[in-house]
Amino acid sequence: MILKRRTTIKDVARHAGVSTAAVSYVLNGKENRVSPETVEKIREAIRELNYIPDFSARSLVKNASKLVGVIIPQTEDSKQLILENPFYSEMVSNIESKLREHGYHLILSGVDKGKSYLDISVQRNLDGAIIMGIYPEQFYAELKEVKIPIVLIDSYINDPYFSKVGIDDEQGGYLATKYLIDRGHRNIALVTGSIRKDGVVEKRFLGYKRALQEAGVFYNPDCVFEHSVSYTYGYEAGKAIAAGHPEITAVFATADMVAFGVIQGIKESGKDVPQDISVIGFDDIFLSHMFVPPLTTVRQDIALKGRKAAELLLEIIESDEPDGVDRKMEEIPLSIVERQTVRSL
Amino acid sequence: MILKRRTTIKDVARHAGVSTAAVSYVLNGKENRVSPETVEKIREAIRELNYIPDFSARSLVKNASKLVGVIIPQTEDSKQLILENPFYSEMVSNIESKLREHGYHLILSGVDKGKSYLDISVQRNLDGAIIMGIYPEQFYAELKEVKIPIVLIDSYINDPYFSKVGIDDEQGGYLATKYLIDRGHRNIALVTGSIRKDGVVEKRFLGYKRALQEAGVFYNPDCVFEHSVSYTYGYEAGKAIAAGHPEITAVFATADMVAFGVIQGIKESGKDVPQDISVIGFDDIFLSHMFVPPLTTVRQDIALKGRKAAELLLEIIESDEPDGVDRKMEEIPLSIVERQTVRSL
DNA sequence: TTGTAGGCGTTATCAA
DNA sequence: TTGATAACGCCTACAA
Repeated sequence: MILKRRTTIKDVARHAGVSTAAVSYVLNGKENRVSPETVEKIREAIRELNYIPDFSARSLVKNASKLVGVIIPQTEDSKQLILENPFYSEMVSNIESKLREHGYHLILSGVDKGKSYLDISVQRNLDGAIIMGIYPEQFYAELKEVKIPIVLIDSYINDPYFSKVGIDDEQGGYLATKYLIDRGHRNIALVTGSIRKDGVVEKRFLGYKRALQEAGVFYNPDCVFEHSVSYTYGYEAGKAIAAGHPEITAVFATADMVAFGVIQGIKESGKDVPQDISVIGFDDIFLSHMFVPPLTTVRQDIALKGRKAAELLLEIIESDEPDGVDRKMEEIPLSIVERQTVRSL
Repeated sequence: MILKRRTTIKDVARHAGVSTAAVSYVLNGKENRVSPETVEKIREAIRELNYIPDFSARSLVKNASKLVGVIIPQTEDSKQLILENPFYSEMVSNIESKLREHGYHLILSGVDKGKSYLDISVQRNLDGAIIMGIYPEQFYAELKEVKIPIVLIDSYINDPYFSKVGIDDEQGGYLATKYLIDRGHRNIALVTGSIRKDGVVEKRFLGYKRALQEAGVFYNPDCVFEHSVSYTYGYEAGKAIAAGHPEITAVFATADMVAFGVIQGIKESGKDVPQDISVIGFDDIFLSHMFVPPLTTVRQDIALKGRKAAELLLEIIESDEPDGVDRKMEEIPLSIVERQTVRSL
């Protein structure tokens, strides 16, 4: 591609008959350093030449790029983002609009296996980053090396160095399970992605066990179906439950997407939800209310989560706080939304 | 935030006892200009200092940023991306992985009302852009001003200047409608987003009419429910149809999300799908097969669409073709996937 | 109030 | 095979 030379600050200066410094001043809101008439001339020139500053150049000198990285997990197998999961896309969408509102752009990226979170941050001179669903053991030390403000979403990395937004997953797991128990269920299956140490899923699992214990129900490992956070796995588990576990009357799926699969699996095995088996999900993605039957689930405000993360990040970036000063932890409230997949026994 | 000074090419040069030029050579794969031992020394230094190049600086001198803009439509009302729509997120996800594979990063952005597509491109020195669902009248001229390679997805801007990837929407509309007609339906409603000149929706609408005409069925404007591409509108239309249009036996919804709403609306009006009313959708987003009942729809390979767009773009970027030379048009094939929302009369 | 000039990190030209 | 050095576009002391 042959590009015509871009319009630079020099062109503007020449056009307005002033120095580049003057132009730069008005560009950076320091018009008090320039006489009103000059300001006007410069504004005029900018308009006429349709001048747009080069952020790369700015990034170089100001050491700030107005760029924020958003890093989302990748599927286990492929190197593809799991943006298809509405849970993530809804967050990203909200992050983007909040950032744009403040003059920042968003780089959306996964991280290649073996590659470092650091790279993109240094390469692009990111002003900050939002990282979703990272486990403590992963890149932990490395992450602190990056030396840019980082907001962690849904992560149990317990370090005041990072700001965080998340939910009380343990409580969520507890709420869901208790909801089922309160409705007379005793044999409650858990269908879930892999339970990794200090991951959100582990917390929900812990909540599940706590509710069970509190109700005096024996915890039965055979009722735990653990594999991956996907519709497909939910489907398999649903079939397995419907076919091989007549004692189970309810299932707690740790994500709505999984719950959809579970329900489908149950139905295809000739049983009904909630008549034969009740199902409760987690997240309340926007699809959950349109599912048939509409899904009873633990609701978290996903959009708010995204917005909060962006706000927290902007706050750190724009305040010139010294490094590592008491970051914040924002907790999004949880609630049960009752729809039609759970019945009382 | 206080940042420690970054490691620069100078540090590496000093550490290796060579000039920055030498370092730059090995960085840019021109090691033939440097003696093998020197190359090794430099590699060593890079590793030891953990040096990562600054893309801003590169962008400045090379006039190439390794950055691609992906622009997706915003909802009418808010300034938020419609990334929640799985149709878009699935594409974005595929675009991202393809780009990353080639060393590019992706800036995801909407465009503020009144703002120009141009701005971000110039600001960030984008190497290219992928724009989804833009209408000809919008920013048409402006877009050509940008002077970077642009791939349009789902756009009927008919200008060889742009590369495009899309589908034959007219044919898709035709297929869907004919599918219903072939199964004995005559009174077929169309539920759709706003029919704008030369938008994908208009084409689908045209296909709908062609199929009708071909079958000798009178086109009845009262059967067209036109508003927005959303579950919510589908729901309303579904209710309206079930309640007020006993003659209608089938509906063609121009997007799966809309079809979901339609089905829900119909069901809540006490009618059944497909027993009372058949529904066919469009897109085959991954949710469609998990919907209950699984949705019969016009399938397009969304992931492929995203990948193709990225490939096309990379091709143009990396070939140093002169400006505006015959761009390509990639057409993703369409097919009907039969599931359980259409019955034969 | 204005302008000059050095420097941000990199690449590429040109001598050596 | 090497290494100075001048750009790239911008910002900001510092001087005028």
